[in-house]
Amino acid sequence: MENSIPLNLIISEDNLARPSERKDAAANRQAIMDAARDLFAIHGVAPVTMADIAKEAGVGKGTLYRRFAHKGELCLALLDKKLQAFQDGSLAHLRQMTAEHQSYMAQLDYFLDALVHFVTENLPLMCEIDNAPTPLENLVHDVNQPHYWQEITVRHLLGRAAQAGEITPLIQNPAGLDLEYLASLLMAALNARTLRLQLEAQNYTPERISHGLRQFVRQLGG
Amino acid sequence: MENSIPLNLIISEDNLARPSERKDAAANRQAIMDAARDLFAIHGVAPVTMADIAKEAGVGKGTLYRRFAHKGELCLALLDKKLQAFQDGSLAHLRQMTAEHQSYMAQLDYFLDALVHFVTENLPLMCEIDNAPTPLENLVHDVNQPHYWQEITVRHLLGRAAQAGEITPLIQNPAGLDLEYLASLLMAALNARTLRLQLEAQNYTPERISHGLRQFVRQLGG
DNA sequence: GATATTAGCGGACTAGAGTCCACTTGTCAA
DNA sequence: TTGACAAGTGGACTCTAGTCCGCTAATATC
Repeated sequence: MENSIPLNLIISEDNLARPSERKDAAANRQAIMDAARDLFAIHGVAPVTMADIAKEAGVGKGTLYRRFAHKGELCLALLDKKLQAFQDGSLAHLRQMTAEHQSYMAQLDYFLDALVHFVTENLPLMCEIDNAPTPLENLVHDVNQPHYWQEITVRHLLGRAAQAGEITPLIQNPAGLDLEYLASLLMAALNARTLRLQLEAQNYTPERISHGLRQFVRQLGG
Repeated sequence: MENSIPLNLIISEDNLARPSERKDAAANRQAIMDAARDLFAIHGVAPVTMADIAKEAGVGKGTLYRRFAHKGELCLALLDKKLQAFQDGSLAHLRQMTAEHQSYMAQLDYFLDALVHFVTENLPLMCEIDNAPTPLENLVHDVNQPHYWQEITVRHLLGRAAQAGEITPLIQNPAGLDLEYLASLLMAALNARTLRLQLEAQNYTPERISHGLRQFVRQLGG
């Protein structure tokens, strides 16, 4: 059976049909993103206010908020290319592993490691995306949210692993694993806030986190 | 070997030496907490502002903030008695289980279940405590934070389980478990925000969460 | 009871998020 | 080209969190 993860789950800001954005609007969008990137580079993400960004970009607050509903959305846009590249890269790698007949649990192992490092490397932006006043359901159901395809991918891999007999799901055995919940649990472990706590307050290294998490997942295979 | 969790890890607001609080100050503290409880009961936690609470309590904002640095602290105070009771109850239960020679993993199983239900039952307040602009290290190191004793307890149980040979720690075996990290992971799974997402956006029941998490932990003994 | 000390008080104030709306300007069809 | 009209703009405005500080009054001492 073939791995059926579609190639482009993300409908990125760039790919997304933005049917009619006027030239001036597009220019402002770019100016805003440039300004934000600059200010973030100088001062870090958290202390920069939306007003700062508007001022630096030379636009009014109204314009800023017309483009980006809040700081989280702006951060998501800034991360869009990287996120897209990460998704393409990791999905390609997973397909490659499937082609080489590597186990789905091995694929999960790879994906979790990649995810730990990606989130770690983009912690401040990812935290901001996380803190955004997103209506909650969006986080889980909005295709633009990184959370979305990541959880789907984890779910998918767990499902395949179960089909392949690498793990025992609940459906087959009352003592088996609840794969949906398991995916949700892994996403909680990879959440930017969680990772920030572990990295900054508990002084774990990304390697330790990745290793600990995967060690843990490895127990599931028995 | 005896279970050595101290009886009173929490230094609760009530127990905490508040050496010199004037009569009027104490009365105001009570008035504020009563007002908050009332308003939360009517409108829910999130939509009530600090100004609302001050007004309802008949005090100025300065007074409110003198007592409670932010909404999270106020919510923590409101939950203090329940939290204390929960802690006392669950630690007593764990001691009882130890006395009956039940395994430490069974104790962990019990504790996780109790925690899922406690957090679920107090979700709005717990979320508010969570969202508070706590300087991050505090969350992990401040004895007043629920997080603190909960993680310590989980850590303790895992440590005992390892000593008792119920699980294999990293120290004994390079393929073993990183118990510190594991405790941190379980806390992430029991985090109010995580639980809210699962309960409200993904429509899991508390029972499913508890079952899924414990099933998962059970694999570790495997 | 008078006085000194100092915790406590409350509301004006600052700062950031996000909204609104009167005005401007690109775009497109004629 | 031109005119109509939707899209876009900017900054004043509102709302909330949280701070500050001059005034008030409880308590401790004599």
